[in-house]
Amino acid sequence: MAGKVRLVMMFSTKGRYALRLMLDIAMNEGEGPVRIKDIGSRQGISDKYLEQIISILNRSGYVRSIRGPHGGYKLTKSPKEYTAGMILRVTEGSLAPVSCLEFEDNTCERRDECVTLELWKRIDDAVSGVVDHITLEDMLSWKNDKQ
Amino acid sequence: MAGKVRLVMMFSTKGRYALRLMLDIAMNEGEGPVRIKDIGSRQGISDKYLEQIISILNRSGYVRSIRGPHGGYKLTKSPKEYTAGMILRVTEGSLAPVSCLEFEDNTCERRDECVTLELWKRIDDAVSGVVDHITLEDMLSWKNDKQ
DNA sequence: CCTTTTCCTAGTATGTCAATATGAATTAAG
DNA sequence: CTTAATTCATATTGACATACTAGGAAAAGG
Repeated sequence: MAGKVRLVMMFSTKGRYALRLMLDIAMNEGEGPVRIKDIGSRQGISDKYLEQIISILNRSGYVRSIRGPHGGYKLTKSPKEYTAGMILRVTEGSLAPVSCLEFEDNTCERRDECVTLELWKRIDDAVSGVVDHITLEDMLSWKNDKQ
Repeated sequence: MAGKVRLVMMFSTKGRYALRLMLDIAMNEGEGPVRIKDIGSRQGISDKYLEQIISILNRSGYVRSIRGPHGGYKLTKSPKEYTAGMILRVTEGSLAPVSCLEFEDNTCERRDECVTLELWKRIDDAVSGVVDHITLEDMLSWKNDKQ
């Protein structure tokens, strides 16, 4: 599965699949909820794995589930109300480039003298600046531009 | 070793230690080469692990080694000639947030229809914009600002 | 030589990732 | 009320990477 030259990847499949999954629902809902099975086959991702990922989105209130036959998932908001950052953060856990930027992590005793911390902060800000200003709607429009 | 809440960390110890190591040499050379042993004790990092990391920097020509007694390492350039990106890239391998942005990776058959690719590109550009414009000298000046 | 350093390679414990597997709970349709 | 289709929950697994540790070889100064 892993590519030949596996390097540092900032985002795991969880976050990447979560984005594709949300975009897939956005594009395919309308007549009713979207089934995991259909998302999986359209996106070429294992259904069972998608189930685990969408359960995170479900618990976070980003999608609403309907069980039973003709069930599936619907977005709870319109695509322009989701940023990429929201989706990535809830699935990946955090986007911080190093752990000392995590929520109140003051465990590092070198924190005060740490020169590199400023660098990590700037990287973190740069990434946040991108993902927090791009919505699912934006991404859908990129799709349309291609066609 | 791993913190209690281990989350997605963009940078591994290799890249982070490499930066601290380069900064340490920059601050302590002058009278002569800087020994791994001293860097390790100042930075609180295993000497043996540092050896492996500095060998990457050595092979890349970023430091020059002097063997034998009174040996150690010296920078080959002045601190302002190294960007954080140079150090991180050579040790981490790549800073791309997803593998499809790697050097000529066209293996993904969904590349053309991939909506999320544009997002990864923008993140990549944002990160590069930071790390490629911050030099070791900049980081040293942050250090001085603190004191 | 002897000591101090870098250099090289191999091994290892741990954890994470990316699934797979199994089945329970819920609900619509007949 | 049964059946089928869906989501929901949890456990397990193989592969791989990370972050070291270990042992010694090579070079060089005194």
